[in-house]
Amino acid sequence: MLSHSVEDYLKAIYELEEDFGLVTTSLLAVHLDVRPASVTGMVQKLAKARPRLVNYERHRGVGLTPAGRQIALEVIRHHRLIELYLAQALGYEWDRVDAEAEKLEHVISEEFEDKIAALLGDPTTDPHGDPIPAKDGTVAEASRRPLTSSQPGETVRVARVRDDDPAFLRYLAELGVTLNAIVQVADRAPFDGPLHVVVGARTHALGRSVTDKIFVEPQ
Amino acid sequence: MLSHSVEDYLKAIYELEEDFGLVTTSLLAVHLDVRPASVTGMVQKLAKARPRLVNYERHRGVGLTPAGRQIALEVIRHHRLIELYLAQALGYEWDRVDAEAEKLEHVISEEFEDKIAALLGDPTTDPHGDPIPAKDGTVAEASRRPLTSSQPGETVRVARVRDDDPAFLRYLAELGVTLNAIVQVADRAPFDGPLHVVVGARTHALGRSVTDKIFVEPQ
DNA sequence: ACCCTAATTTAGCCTTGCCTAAATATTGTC
DNA sequence: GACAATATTTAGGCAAGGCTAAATTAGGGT
Repeated sequence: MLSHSVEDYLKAIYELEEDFGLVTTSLLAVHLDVRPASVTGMVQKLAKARPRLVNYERHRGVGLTPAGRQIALEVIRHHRLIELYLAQALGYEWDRVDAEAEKLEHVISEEFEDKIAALLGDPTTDPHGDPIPAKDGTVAEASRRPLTSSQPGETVRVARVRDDDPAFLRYLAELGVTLNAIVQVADRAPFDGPLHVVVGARTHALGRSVTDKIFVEPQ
Repeated sequence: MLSHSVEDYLKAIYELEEDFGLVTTSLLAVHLDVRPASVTGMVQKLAKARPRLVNYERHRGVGLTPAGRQIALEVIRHHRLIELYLAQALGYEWDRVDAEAEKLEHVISEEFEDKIAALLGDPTTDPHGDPIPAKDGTVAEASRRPLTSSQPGETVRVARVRDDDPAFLRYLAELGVTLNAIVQVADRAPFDGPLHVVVGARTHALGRSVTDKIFVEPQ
């Protein structure tokens, strides 16, 4: 049994690798809300573990080994299944599921995992559009096309929102920018100016930091 | 936020107080599967906490203060609600719910608690017949009449089974001795000999250590 | 009343995972 | 190519909550 802390590190390394490519000490520190010195300590421990869980090169960064990736995927499967279960079975709002799943993911048994997966019909996507890894470790490809890159005139479908901040998620929900919402790009101001999008009958101006976190599929 | 460990101690003290009256160091140690020396250390810490969580007298034992009792009841409410939820919503067998609830009880939010309580219709009894404390801290009286004390000829209803061991619970289930089962006491051998009980069409001989853990209501 | 046994407590140590402060490495700029 | 700014690592500590071994206390039996 691995500690919650180890599971959190492996999960974070997986997700940061996905989102940013290279995983540095400081990136992990920000993400896990600990000091960089603590990250160095833990990362060295993970690299010394048998089987080795991460590949670590001093002053450069860290990446998962196959063994580390497998554990990360199990934790992420737990997390995303739980998020979906909370939303579907218990009526949670999409901005509340992450915090609860964060705690539950480390303690549920395989039986619990299997039972909620079966009840949900072996789902492949969580309430934020992130893919749910299968038990065999396969993961569907997620959209990597930020709304930021959409051109005026395009119509797209919101496929994924890559942020856990409840305030941010509530803000989006209020605008009608929810999972699978259809959005029309009306206009883009130059120099990273706001993107104007039409959602239903309303038009909103979205800043760059917002559109960077919304991933879409062409419609 | 209290540590899982502190919550476990308070819960155990509450339950042992209920079941045995006086709570000694060694009783707690057995129950929590730690060494007596560790119990002494933690109990002293709980007694020094502000607000004080336990009353502790060296070499005599411990008991909960009102503040400690309140926390214990919250943890127990979590535990028993979760047990019932696992059984009713996820189809767990009654011998599997305890282990899972043991881990979940420490991490669920109040929102989770409220949502499953509402879904279950604000239940008052868990799958083993233990009362579920209400949010205001009130607890229904549980049966304190062990099957051991029933006389030949009596017909009783199984109201509560006070053991978490999965093997024991599966054994009882196999005999048909489940919650609310109707049982007839046929015969009692002298000198703590086995009690013969009729359940449905079958008769079983139950040893003292078994009948001590089954609590009944007159039928 | 005393002594022996069993229970309890104390003392001292270990591991985990975090922290701060100081040292060191890397990198971008001139 | 040197140096300043930034990132990372090392060193040393701390709190929690276990453990073992040794000391102490309580209580029952004679």
